[in-house]
Amino acid sequence: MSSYAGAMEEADPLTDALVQSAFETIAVLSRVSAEHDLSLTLVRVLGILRDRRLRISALAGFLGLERSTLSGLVDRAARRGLVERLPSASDRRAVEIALTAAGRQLATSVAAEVRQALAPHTASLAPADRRRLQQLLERTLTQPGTGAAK
Amino acid sequence: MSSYAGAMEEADPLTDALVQSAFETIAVLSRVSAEHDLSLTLVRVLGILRDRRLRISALAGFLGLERSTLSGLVDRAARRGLVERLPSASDRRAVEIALTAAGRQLATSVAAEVRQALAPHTASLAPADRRRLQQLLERTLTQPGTGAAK
DNA sequence: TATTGTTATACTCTATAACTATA
DNA sequence: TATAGTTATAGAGTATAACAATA
Repeated sequence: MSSYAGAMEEADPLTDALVQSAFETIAVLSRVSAEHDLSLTLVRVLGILRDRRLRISALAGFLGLERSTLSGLVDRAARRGLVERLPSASDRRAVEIALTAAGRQLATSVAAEVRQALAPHTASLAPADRRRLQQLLERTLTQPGTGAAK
Repeated sequence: MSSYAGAMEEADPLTDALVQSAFETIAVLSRVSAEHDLSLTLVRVLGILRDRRLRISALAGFLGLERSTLSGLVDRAARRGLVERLPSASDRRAVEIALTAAGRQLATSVAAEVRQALAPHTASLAPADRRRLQQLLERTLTQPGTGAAK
């Protein structure tokens, strides 16, 4: 190994912290989801649909998955009465996926539980630190419309 | 909905930022992993084994998965020459899983790629902000030994 | 021709349960 | 009896490819 290679292998503590935090956060989300017999992906779908209706292809784009995958996912969610397929007014090939009342209620309570489950992780932070962390995190997120996200 | 329920449903911007950041980070990790034909879980295993040997059951504990799941995962990784099963000196039922030279090399280059792939997300932060974000994230992580993590 | 969604198929990850070897 | 690991089996999530309907 050259010293160059050594330099490239140096751990970056910020990267490590982001990755660690991500795994812990996803673990919490997965646990809460599982308690409602929901997959992490389906929870994301319910969350996305809380404030809009989307086509299968748009949903797939949001999640970075194939349309066929969403087709099956929506099938199972519809069979459970969480979402419904509505014909598109403008394109007879398309369907719009919308939450049912039950789906909306479930999405709401899952979101509340996630907040509660994550609270112990941030409870030790003073209000000013909470704001700072939030702002710093937001600055590391891909900006919508910059093209950095597909 | 009562006003109490309304209060409970209020979104917490810090929670939202943590969750958003987690999904973006995991997406980056998944992409890098996939480029090496590795699952996210296997990348985690390689990372965990970089500085220690662990039994199947300890590995399962670390990842929150069942022993049978790890058994299969280790099988496939061993067939690819990334890890090896070593008999435990103290317990003839147990095996210790260790990285091979090839596994170590792969773990190192994946870690480097993850750092590079994550760099654009944190590039806009000044050095002082990077340190602050790192410290704040570390304070939100589960402390080892507090019992909060199984 | 191109696009929207669905279906058929196959593979990976995961868990549960039953098993063996050892403790 | 209890524990470490494996195996058999099954279910969910995912992708690829082929398809029908519509644009």
